Amino acid sequence: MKKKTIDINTHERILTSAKKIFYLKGLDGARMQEIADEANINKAMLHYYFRNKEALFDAVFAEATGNILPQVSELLNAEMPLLEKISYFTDKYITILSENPLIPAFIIKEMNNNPERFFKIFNEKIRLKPAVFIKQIKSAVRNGIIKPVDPLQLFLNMISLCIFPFLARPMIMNVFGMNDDDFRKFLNKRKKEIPVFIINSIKI
Amino acid sequence: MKKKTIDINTHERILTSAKKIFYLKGLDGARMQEIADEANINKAMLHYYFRNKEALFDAVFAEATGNILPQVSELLNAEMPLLEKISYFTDKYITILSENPLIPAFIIKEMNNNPERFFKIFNEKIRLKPAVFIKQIKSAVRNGIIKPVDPLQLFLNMISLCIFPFLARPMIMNVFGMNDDDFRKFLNKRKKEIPVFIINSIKI
DNA sequence: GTATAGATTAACCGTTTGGTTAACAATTGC
DNA sequence: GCAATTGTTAACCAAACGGTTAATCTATAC
Repeated sequence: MKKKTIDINTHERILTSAKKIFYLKGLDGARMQEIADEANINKAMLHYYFRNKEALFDAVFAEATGNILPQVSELLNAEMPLLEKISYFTDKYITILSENPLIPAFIIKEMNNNPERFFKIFNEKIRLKPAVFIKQIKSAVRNGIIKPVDPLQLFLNMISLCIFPFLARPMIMNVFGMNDDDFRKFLNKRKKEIPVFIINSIKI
Repeated sequence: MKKKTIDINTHERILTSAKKIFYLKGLDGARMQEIADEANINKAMLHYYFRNKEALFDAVFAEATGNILPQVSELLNAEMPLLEKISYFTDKYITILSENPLIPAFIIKEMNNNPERFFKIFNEKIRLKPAVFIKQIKSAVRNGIIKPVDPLQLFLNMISLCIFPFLARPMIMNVFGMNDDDFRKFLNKRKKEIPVFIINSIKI
């Protein structure tokens, strides 16, 4: 006799499973049955809690962006001298990404696969607004704190250096023969080296 | 000797169409019918020239990697002083990527989606061997040409700075309000700024 | 207790998808 | 010139897929 306790957390279980599958396989590669199996529920339950695959994906996407982007915005807008902020941002950003290592590839994939859908969802949520940070760079150049650099290029340098290892992780591990622990150590080292690399380049 | 003019044309048309669709939508998102339509042929023709979807994908993947990776290897192994090579590599690499702007996202997507299949194909082809370049960095450090840096980190910095704009292109254009021409100009500027950025950081 | 509303399941459905078949057209070898 | 090989097509097929239905179960309010 199976006594089924009503699980008020079914909604949560579905979202957790959906995140796992969507992050790994993308919208096109994910199967509703697979998500149901992962959550140990019937496939019909997915449609009971989420109208359809698209609605479930939107919920997952909202978590992926809604979780990370506000944190990044906060880091970028922190009140702090530029050089200090570069170290601060790099360290915190790589920490955030390490806790969500699959999200960068997920975002890049879905953004390039279907930009219209992506920005329809994305632009409704918190837009990434690097304007404050860009201005801060301009100001630092004007005040002779750093060499004259293009603020946009410097900003993208910083982002590139932080995100790329998470996108290319399998390749990096393959080419340089790393295991998971090696890669973790590599990231921790990188966390410290990126700000040195950047600041060495722009300081006067 | 058999004449196969029609054969070769159709074969080539299929590959061209398949590249277009697979690059944009990935293995999971691509439809055989869509590829057939793009090539203006019957769907059965795809299976006449390529056993199945996987075989067609493998052919596309082989072109994607087989075209770019050897060029990258050549750049990395060029006989040239380190600082000069950094400028040389950046310029040529971004030029190559500009001619194949969809390939980075395609590679990253498929690699993360299914690493086993990816490296099964990838490791059979030309493996990226940055060993020579890594040694050159070590040597430059030893000879006091550049500051003491972790060669692996420096190598990845260079790669990150070059590739990332192609992965994040829709986001960059969205956030900074660029059109295609703006982005092209941005890339040309970046081509010159990346080596300055790197060399400023490591030169003594 | 029982009515009720929400939660859950198995079975089912229409469509799409990758792939096949068998017949037909064109080219080639002799 | 004609058979054989190669190229091409429309029609078809089975499996997989997202989604639905109707019936059943569970907890709770009355």
